[in-house]
Amino acid sequence: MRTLDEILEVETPREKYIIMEEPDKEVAAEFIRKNWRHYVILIFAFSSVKYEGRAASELSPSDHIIILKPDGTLLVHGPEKREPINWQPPGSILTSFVEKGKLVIRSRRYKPRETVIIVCESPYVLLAMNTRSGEFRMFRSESQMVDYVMRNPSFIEEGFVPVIKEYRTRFGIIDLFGRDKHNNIVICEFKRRVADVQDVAQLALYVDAIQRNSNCKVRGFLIAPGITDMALIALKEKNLEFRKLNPKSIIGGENAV
Amino acid sequence: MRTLDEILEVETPREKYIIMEEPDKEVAAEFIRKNWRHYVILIFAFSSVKYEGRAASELSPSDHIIILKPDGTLLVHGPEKREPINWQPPGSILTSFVEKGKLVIRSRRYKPRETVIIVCESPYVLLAMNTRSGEFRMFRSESQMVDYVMRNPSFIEEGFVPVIKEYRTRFGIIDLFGRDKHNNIVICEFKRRVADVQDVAQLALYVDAIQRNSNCKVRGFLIAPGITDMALIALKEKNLEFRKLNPKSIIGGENAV
DNA sequence: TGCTTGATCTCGTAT
DNA sequence: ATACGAGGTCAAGCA
Repeated sequence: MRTLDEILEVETPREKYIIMEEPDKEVAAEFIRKNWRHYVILIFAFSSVKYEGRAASELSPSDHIIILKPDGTLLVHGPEKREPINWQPPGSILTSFVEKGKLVIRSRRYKPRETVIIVCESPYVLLAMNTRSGEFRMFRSESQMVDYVMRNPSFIEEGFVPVIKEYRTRFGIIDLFGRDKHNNIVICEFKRRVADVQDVAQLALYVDAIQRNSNCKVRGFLIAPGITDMALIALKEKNLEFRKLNPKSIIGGENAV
Repeated sequence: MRTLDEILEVETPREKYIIMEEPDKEVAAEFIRKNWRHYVILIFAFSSVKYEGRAASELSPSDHIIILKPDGTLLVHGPEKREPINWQPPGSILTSFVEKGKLVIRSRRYKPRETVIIVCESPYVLLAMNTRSGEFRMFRSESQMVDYVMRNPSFIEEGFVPVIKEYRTRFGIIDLFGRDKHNNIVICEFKRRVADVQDVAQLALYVDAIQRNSNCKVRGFLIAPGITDMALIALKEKNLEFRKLNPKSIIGGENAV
């Protein structure tokens, strides 16, 4: 059920952006409550943060950049690093109020139940931005590597025949499943980055599991732009094989989808 | 009111924040060049982004929130999601200039060589923030789970004796290495979240590797707050064992670092 | 909804 | 510098 206020907000023409310098806390709290679904809101404030959920954390009072998105995302950024210090993912529910003279921003989510509480002593700036999202395209994914090998099976070795992509087993999903020229089973695991020991472990698990249910010989290939030393040791101990493939080198002519 | 020259000549941050609405592009470019090492700078602009590096991407012109940090971090956020659409990690080098009447922000890094180029047609707002970072504390990590089992070895089973934490092997690091009451080797792998098939694969690799170099029986335990179905199947096939431990349930009395 | 896996993963730490 | 493993990983795709 929408209140009259909520209806009015939606109908009201929206500014491209709204700036409040040193905003009154009551005004800021009301603005956040009424508008967080419509604007991306940035708050630059001296603030402290407490988080309680899968883990728990405390951030002592300092200058932080707080971003609230219409989808429920909350970010608390400091002056360093790509990662936010604290955050809440999309779907979280926001509220804001004044308590003991301080501006409080609280975000809650369920499954898992998690709460972030931000207490602002002095909000320096509040900036609300009316944004629309653009179109985004990415290239050079792992699936493009699989497509390349599907079209160029001899990359694995002469006589290799791809059979099925993303073959689902009880143990997990095999990137590419096929046969070699002697009709042995071939399992291919692709990585777009340098392969590590974890990737070898994953391939070994698949090979062992398939081998247990089959009389054929089962061979495992790891296809990646490189492999770490430890991973190479583990690979050889497990009698698995490696093929070097750089996603950068297969961009020619790959633009489908 | 400070003059433009005064603003541009700032070497170290003096103002808590500086706001420019609809800034002139030449002024914005010069401000960014001169001040990105001193302020966290937010730019709200109609802009397009191209990225070229480990992968490649294109973001069509739209409204974006661009954040530049003194450590070289660059973030391009849209109105949704916790993750930036494009980014550059700390250590990247920034520059800015006007080209063909548009404000260009370019970030470069080496190892790997990666470039992000942002072209702003109309910068709505530029906000420079003078921030200092606070102290941050986190609780309930995986290592606290290991500590708990070290102090309560019977949690694994009667007669279990922990021997060494973070035992380094050629294949990787074993969280906890010990012996059972029959002097069999025991390998423990901890996860603070629900364990999946990858975690079983990792444990299986360690157990197989140690078994190959030993005459003792080698047992493997996975300790986590839960385990997925596929992981449980793989676990049983590999004759490994599971112990349920929730990091939340061991916080009582655990505050020593 | 839950599960599985990729990611320009990022980030800390130890060798 | 490299490598390994954790992460409140997040987010997409599919049963």
